[in-house]
Amino acid sequence: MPSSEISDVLAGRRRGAIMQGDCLVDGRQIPDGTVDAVIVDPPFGIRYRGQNNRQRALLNDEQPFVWFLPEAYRVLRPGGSLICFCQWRVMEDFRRPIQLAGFRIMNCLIWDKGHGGMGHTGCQFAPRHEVAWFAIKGRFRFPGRRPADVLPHRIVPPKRRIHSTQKPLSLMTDLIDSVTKPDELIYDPCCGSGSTVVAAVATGRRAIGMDLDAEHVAAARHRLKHEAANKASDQSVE
Amino acid sequence: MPSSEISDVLAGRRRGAIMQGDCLVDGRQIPDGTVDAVIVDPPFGIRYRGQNNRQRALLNDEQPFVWFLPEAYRVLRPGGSLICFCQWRVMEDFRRPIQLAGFRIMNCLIWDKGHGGMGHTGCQFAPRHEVAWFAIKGRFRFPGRRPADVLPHRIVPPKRRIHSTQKPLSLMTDLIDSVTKPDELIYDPCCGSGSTVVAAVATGRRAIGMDLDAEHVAAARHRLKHEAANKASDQSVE
DNA sequence: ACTACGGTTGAATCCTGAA
DNA sequence: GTTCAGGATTCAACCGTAG
Repeated sequence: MPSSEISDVLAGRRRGAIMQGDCLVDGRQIPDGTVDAVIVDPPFGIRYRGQNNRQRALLNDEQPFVWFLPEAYRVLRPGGSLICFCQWRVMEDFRRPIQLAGFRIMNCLIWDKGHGGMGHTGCQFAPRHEVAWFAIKGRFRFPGRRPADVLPHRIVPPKRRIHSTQKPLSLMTDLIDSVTKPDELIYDPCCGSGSTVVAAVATGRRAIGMDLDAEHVAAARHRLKHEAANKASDQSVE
Repeated sequence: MPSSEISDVLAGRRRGAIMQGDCLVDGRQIPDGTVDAVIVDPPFGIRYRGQNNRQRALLNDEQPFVWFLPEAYRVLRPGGSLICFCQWRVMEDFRRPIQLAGFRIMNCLIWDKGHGGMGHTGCQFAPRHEVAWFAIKGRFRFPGRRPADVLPHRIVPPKRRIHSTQKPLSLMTDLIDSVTKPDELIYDPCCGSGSTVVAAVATGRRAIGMDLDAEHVAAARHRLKHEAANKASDQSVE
């Protein structure tokens, strides 16, 4: 049974939709070549349980979740692009699958969070960045100015966070502005807190988000409803 | 025939030495466990010939040059560390060899150059960073404060550059301050323009540099002679 | 408008004990 | 044996509040 919200976004009658579902199954509702950018923060396969293991583990986080990639390639139009967040320990687990799905990898993007985290405090540099693969299907062109591959953006303050790995809106709007034009369609098959969809709607794009976790979907839908009108309010580091 | 300059640095009679030679052969002059940090920017195997292919190719740059790693491990003391510059396209070619040589990889460091370079201007984010593996032998501890894994430092302006892949002194002094104490010994088996040795001497460490390329060695020795006394003069981005 | 101070936090990691 | 859940540890940078 196709979701009418997804049909509405595809037809342009609606800006954003977030649905609970399995992107490998329910994502088939999205026709071939209709999406302009896939922007996703998939489970890294590190069994992350939040700071001090306070939250339950993410779903699908037992192994690097790469299986959405062929579907991402299918729904993208030629000239479309993929941004796939990663972590330095597992980035290689994603590189080959991205290529095998048909993409051409163009960049390793760096999200600079501005200050460090935990880890082995005595013998490890404080982790202050995350990485994202930028890959393209066919002949891609930036719609505007050429962006740089380091993106400085502050993390979301914990109290305003509804998800343990939530990306800041300013980071997402920055990326969305760089790779898409207004009214274009963005798809996030593992949308978590919904930052991609919220940022896409806030910048005048259309977006579809999907996630296995019903709780996260509920929170993301609430967020979309209330933050969609507001512009991204996070501050860039620069 | 052992170099007397290297003996002098090992004995503490001299602060820095740069010699022309093959680190796989001439590096054997350095005894086991005498070095506190190996800091190196090896040939990446990308047949780099400078911007616009203006310079001749680097020596040993036909394949990622990983063969110095067992020697690096041998000369390091337990608790010593390795910083090996890399590039995102080939970083995986270095990760396994670093581990196979006996090191434990602790970080992927990001050098943020502050502004972008060239590349495919229409479909690739402007490259603004380089990466470096940080790895340790045995039980390493930072001698001072815990540093972060993103290092913002401006590139050397092309006109002040004597080598096509020259690293800024401020970046090198930052790294050297983070992982070594004054008077400790640093070894760079592919020293190129000699930034590592110059920065080490400028921060009160001792250093040995080696390089195959006689022209680069001559330039680096000149640089060591004239810049050694001066402190690092480059500006950090922050 | 500042500075000073104390509490909070981080896609972390190690360890223990239960299932 | 194995896997999973929870507690302890860590420290530089951030936040909020007080002065």
